[in-house]
Amino acid sequence: MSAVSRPTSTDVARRAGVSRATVSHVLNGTDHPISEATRQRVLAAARDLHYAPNASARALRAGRSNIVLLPMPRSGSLPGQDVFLAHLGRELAGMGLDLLLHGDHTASGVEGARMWAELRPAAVFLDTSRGTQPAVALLRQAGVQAVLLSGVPAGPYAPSVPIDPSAVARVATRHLLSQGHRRLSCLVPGGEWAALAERRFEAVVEAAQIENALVERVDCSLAVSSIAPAVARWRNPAHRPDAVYAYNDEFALMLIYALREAGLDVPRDIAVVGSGNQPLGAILRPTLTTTHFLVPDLAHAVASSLRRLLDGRELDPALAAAVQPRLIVRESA
Amino acid sequence: MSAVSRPTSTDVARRAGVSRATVSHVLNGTDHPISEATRQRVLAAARDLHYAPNASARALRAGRSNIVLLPMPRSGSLPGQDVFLAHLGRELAGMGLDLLLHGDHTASGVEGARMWAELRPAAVFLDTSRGTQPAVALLRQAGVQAVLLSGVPAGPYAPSVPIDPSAVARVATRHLLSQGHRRLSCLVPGGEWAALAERRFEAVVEAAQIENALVERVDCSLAVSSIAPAVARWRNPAHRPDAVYAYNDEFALMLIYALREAGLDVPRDIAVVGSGNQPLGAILRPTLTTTHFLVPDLAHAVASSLRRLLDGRELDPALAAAVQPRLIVRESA
DNA sequence: CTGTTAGCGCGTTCAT
DNA sequence: ATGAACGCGCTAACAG
Repeated sequence: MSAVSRPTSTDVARRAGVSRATVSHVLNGTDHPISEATRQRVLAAARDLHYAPNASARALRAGRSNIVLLPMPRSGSLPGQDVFLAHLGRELAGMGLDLLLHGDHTASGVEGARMWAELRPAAVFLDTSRGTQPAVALLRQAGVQAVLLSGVPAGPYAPSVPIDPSAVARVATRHLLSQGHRRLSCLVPGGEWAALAERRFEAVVEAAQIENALVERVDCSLAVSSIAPAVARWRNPAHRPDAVYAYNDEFALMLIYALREAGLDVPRDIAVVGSGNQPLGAILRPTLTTTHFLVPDLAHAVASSLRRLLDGRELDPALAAAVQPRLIVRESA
Repeated sequence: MSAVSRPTSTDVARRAGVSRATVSHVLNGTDHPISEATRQRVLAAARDLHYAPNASARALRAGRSNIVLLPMPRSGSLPGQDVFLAHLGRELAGMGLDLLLHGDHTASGVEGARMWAELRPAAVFLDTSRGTQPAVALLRQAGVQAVLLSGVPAGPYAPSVPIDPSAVARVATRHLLSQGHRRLSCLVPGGEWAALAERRFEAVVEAAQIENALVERVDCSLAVSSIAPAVARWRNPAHRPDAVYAYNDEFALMLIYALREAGLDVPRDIAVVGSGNQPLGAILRPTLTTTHFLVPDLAHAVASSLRRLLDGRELDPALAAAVQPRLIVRESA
């Protein structure tokens, strides 16, 4: 009734009175003809023993597993990345692929690639910064069928998902410019936000230059006191920007709150745009104009692209749209 | 220079002029005595070829992989779960373990266990609801060394992390009671929040009963209009609760906003508590009293516990503290 | 047609 | 320091 240990195909074969080869044929539904009676006996034996084929043995034989490897980012994660992971895992599951989160400590470039190669994953999805050319080459040589890069600039040596976390800032800025605003300001939080904040600030400056708009930089943190000096300055109309890009929705809501406390009205005195489409932004008044990525769409497009790469096809065309940030115009700008 | 295909230990052996056995000894640092000269030749050969041992072959031989399998929840995830995943992955990485997110579609109980068993993971961390006794038994039989359950009630047949996502509601309610509030109200959002909201509501009712406090139930959604009737009713002091548990911080901030619009002051007229410790809660005035889990601590304790189970030890004692929700008292209650 | 034999894939480990 | 066998599933070739 109960096997002493993990049952193997040998156990199933013995119990069904057939050879291991027959067990394999039945369980994998190959085209090899097997009599219905035998089929049923094998199936019954497998069920009785709670047989589960050994994925390692299968992967060893096949030369590859059905694992999608995702080396985790070394430092703090990007906004929405956690949600992305959960979505990606679910999407891949529907395609018979498992998502392996590989939190590597040491690794970068080739160093990391060697570690990732050990798992002989079917596919690897990694950031452009670590997917250097030699790293990609090593993965390919190790038999990884699909190497998909994430981020810009995209290397020419591997397909990539050209997603740019600072693109939301560009779209937000364009919106502000289209509304006629020319005196802009940009919140640039430090600390855990510093890296992304710098990039978004640069994106704002770049977009503003096209219209010869100037951008005031406001370094800050997630505390009202950090933006108090700026807000105080802005009480004087002569020193006041037309609009502020607030880095993200949390900072935007904080800013709106601080402005109101200072007697300034949003959007009449100052327009404000955030990023991330946080639920609260749609609720508190003035409701928040924001830019964001459609994370579920993105996860779907990435999963689909990985599947297609494994099938020898090209990226999912839907990817192009999925990496575009969306603008949601509400009351604040 | 470049191998045609993924190099194996045979390739390394050939290049170094030794046997595969020697390669294995050198690369794994066994106690087997190897001359330094040979050691260096093997190491050099491995490096030159970019050799990465095949994890499948190793796992096959060893009978187990170094994978920690985490079957993903089918439906919408719990708050903070995404963050938990990212943390857990990083923690496990530091212990030489890989986190495999298995998004199973079909599976529950034994059905799922068979799928999970295929990977011969070193450990499985899964929700109590799916970690039924037969499922756990099957995993054990498949050679899984550590099966850790998550959630309450904890089965006696496997170690578990007794975390209860509704515990934050209990702690919040106790705080309100300790402040002398006896007429309570509880927001119960439907839709994607319904499942957890019901449990938190029950937790509030239970905690309130101890002090013979009554709890008004306010069904709602994440829109001001959904709580408008309740807020309107509360303008009459005779119908007004002393305090509200708002399900989470988003709902709490929305409620505070709606109350202010209605001319009610928080906390003077009504106290409000949320859950989740969202950054904005500490910023907007009145600042928000909240209850939450220390997710990073939890991830650390879980990872550490898994490691210990694999080493044949008991759970990390720190787990007990990590599953306790924390109360952060601010201005709103 | 139906089922079996044999050997591969790759790293580890015991006995020589 | 090495030959040989092992762990487990898959599949090409082969025998009734």
